[in-house]
Amino acid sequence: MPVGLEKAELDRIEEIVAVRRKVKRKDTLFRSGERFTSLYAIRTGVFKTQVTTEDGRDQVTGFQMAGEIIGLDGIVNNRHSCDAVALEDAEVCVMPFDRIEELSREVTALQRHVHRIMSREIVREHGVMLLLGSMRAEERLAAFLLNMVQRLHARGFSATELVLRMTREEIGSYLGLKLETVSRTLSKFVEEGLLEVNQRHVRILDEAELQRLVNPPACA
Amino acid sequence: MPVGLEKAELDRIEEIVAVRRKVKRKDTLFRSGERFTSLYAIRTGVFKTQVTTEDGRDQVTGFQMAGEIIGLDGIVNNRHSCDAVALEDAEVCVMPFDRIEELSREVTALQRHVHRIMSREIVREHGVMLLLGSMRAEERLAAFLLNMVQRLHARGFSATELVLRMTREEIGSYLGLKLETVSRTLSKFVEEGLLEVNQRHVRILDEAELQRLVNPPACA
DNA sequence: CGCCGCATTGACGTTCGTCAAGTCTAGTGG
DNA sequence: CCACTAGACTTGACGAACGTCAATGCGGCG
Repeated sequence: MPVGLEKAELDRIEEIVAVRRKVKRKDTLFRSGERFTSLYAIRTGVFKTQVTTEDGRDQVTGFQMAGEIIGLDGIVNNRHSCDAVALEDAEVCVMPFDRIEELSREVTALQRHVHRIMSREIVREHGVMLLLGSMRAEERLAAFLLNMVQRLHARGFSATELVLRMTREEIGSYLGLKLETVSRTLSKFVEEGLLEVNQRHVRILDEAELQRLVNPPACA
Repeated sequence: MPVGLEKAELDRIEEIVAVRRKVKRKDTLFRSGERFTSLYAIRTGVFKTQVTTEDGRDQVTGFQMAGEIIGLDGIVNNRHSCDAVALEDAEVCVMPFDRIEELSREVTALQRHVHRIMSREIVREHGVMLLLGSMRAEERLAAFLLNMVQRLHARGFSATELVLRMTREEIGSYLGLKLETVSRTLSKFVEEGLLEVNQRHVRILDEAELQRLVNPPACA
């Protein structure tokens, strides 16, 4: 997680990361309204984060996997403003935020790291806003699949195959679509020979075409 | 901008904030791809930030006004990933980010402040994702108007009147709607007696009803 | 005074949501 | 081990919401 630095510093960082917590499938790591104390680094498993309105609608704001950090939303008000739910049995490192702040005052590499993580999340969300605000269903789903497979590939998994840990409804919530639209669009991709889909198992057959869907060639 | 602390510290913070920059209407404060060096605190004027795809579509990711900080997107990669455009003549404080990091190692209040600003932006974007992903046009526009007037009110302006600094197209881009839909929805609100609209001048007549639009009473 | 960018409005089309029926799979208990 | 069930998924028919295209109006600035 942190970058190359000295031994004494490394020890102190490892101390922060010492506490582990297991979260079973469908359990929450934290919920909106709960007191914020720590950030969590995912060791294993996949999570979704979601925000909910008073009238019960909710929006999945992201899917997080090993190596990613969740809980940043809680810093502003010392309360979490979204739920984090495990999509499969998972384990996280509990990193007390006051310890992080304390140590990042001394270790500039850690300070930079924290800033970059938060900035990365802001940039990621810009991308989601672009997706939700100006893409059609096919484009959204293609972007989603490519993003997932790319992140999995970076973790040593296949570059063409993936197992979705979330339901069609959760994908739909993330992409601003109804589950039927997700299902139909997947079926369409299969018909067109872009994918093989077997329940939650997806194999990408034509990555180039999916990529073209996301970013149509500039028509100029 | 910073919170209550000591004199020597305050001096050093003011040093960071010393450099000003004027930006004329339609000019950019920074553009996607430019090297990131500084955060900017808006002193006067309103900005929009937007991301652009290779094929030319773009998405307004936010409107920022006095007291708000822009440029956080640049921290991850030392390059900006969005454009910041002044919607009217504006002035900002240029705050070199390495100076901010340096000083926030010594002044814990500043460190906390920086963290909270970034976290607040993440939470704000969650709200936008909710809006884009699960609200209908009327709800989006009502939410937008209430948000704008509330922020203006917090700055000493009217709680019921506002002047939009952006075009219908820019509002539409932010809300994931076409400009015609924005225009039509505004007209509908006028017909229903919720608003008075005169070009970019808007007066809110029935805030309660707008609020109900955003958050329909739990039907339980 | 005239132009140009912005806004409004109407008619029509497309995309996606809604509702409903039916299938498949995994997990459970007999 | 197998039948049963519940949750997840698929597919179709239909409709609503929003986008598209086009015509027109309005206001500010040179």
